[in-house]
Amino acid sequence: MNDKAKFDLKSVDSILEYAYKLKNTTLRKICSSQIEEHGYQGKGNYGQVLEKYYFGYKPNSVSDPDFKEAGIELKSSPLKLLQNGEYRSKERLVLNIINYLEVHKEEFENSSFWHKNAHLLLVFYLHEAEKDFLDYDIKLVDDWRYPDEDLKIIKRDWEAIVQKIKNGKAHELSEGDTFYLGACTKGSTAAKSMREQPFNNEKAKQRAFSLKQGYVNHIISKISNEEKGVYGKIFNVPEILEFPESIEELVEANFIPFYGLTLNQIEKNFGLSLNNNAKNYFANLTNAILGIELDKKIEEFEKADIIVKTVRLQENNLPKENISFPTFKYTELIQMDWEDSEFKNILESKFFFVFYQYEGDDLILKKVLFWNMPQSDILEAKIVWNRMKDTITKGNIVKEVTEKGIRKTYFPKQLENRVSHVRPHARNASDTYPLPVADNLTGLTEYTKHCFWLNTGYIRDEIFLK
DNA sequence: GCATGATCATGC
DNA sequence: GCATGATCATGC
Repeated sequence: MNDKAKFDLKSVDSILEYAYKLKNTTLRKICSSQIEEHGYQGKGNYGQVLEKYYFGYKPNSVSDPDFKEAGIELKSSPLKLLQNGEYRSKERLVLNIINYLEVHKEEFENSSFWHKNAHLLLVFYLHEAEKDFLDYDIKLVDDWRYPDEDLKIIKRDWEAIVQKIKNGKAHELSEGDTFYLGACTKGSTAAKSMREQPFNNEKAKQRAFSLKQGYVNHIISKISNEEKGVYGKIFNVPEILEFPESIEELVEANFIPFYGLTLNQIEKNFGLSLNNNAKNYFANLTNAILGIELDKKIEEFEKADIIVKTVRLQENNLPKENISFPTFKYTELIQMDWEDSEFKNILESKFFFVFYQYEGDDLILKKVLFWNMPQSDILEAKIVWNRMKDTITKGNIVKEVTEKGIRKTYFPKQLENRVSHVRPHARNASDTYPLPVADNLTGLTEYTKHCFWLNTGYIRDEIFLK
């Protein structure tokens, strides 16, 4: 079959019409004859097979979109299925590699990023671990252009990334630097994937522009028309984004008038009388200050994968509590590499901290700030993660059991690391996950759920006081 | 007093 | 039933 006869390379509509036929089928079903004809050997990834055997084109030069004449770039990406039956993106969407040596000469509008990725043709398939990728079900196919309000933020993200390169800090780039468009690592961590940067002799990890997982989720809900009215926007007037301040400053400006006020005073200001014991009490206050309806999620934060943490400081500036993250499964942790671990993913996120501080019995709003962890501190947290993986792999878990039945563990302690430690996070001691290796001392084959925590001292010194 | 371990409470 | 934010209990 002549590949070129399948669709008109110059026509977006024709390409789309052909692409839509992928929906509700699999690569194996829809292009088995081509795969056989080409003698497919099980090599290549999803995107490569899709390009070569379904669309039947040879890759263009790397700087042009895949369908050059139509100006549209093909991207395939995995979905995961939630417990509630909804689909979410399994990961970030990786776009073109950042060429450190060239990108600093570009403006956004004529940039290689925008030239290649302004118009995307997206193919979302359901990733199922037990299946060959040829058998993944294709769930969603559509094209994507960025709405103006998103594009304004993406342009700022692009500029922030490029500015960091201009400042000679390509080696300090982090996904947490930006909102929708990130600079994610790409390729191995080995020395061979280190790249030169133009304004510093230090080599930097190879990185690519990418759409944050949260932004991809937004795309998915848009193209599947499943967006429900659960989101409220901070920036209801897109014009505000023309202002010279950063997004961070624009968000922070909402909170500054309330610095120094007690919880009650802030509530009163908005005519609210909230339940102080409600689990979402602080989230409600944040929404009120940002002008968002109380029961809604903050659209911009969701799209940017921002982790919001409220911290209550004692009068000596030390947080009352450490900060917890979701529990990990022991069996999964030992199979992971640091590079694709959930903990690293979390630490590379952008955080929004809301600090309250006790003055006597009153809690007052102290300050808010966006923050992401410096690379050097992420490497310190990596030590904790590695130690955790090591103790579980060896079944070296319980050190002793006290008279009252409390188990002392070999897990990484707060005093052993400046950044992070591991502590229980469970309903009670019998709320457990299975262990891959039975504990040497007790023979236990499951253990109380634990998670990684950020140390209070670290929060005070490196986040609040910085 | 603080680090470590254990558990509670809310909301979906 | 479970995730998550919050808090309590133990022991040095």
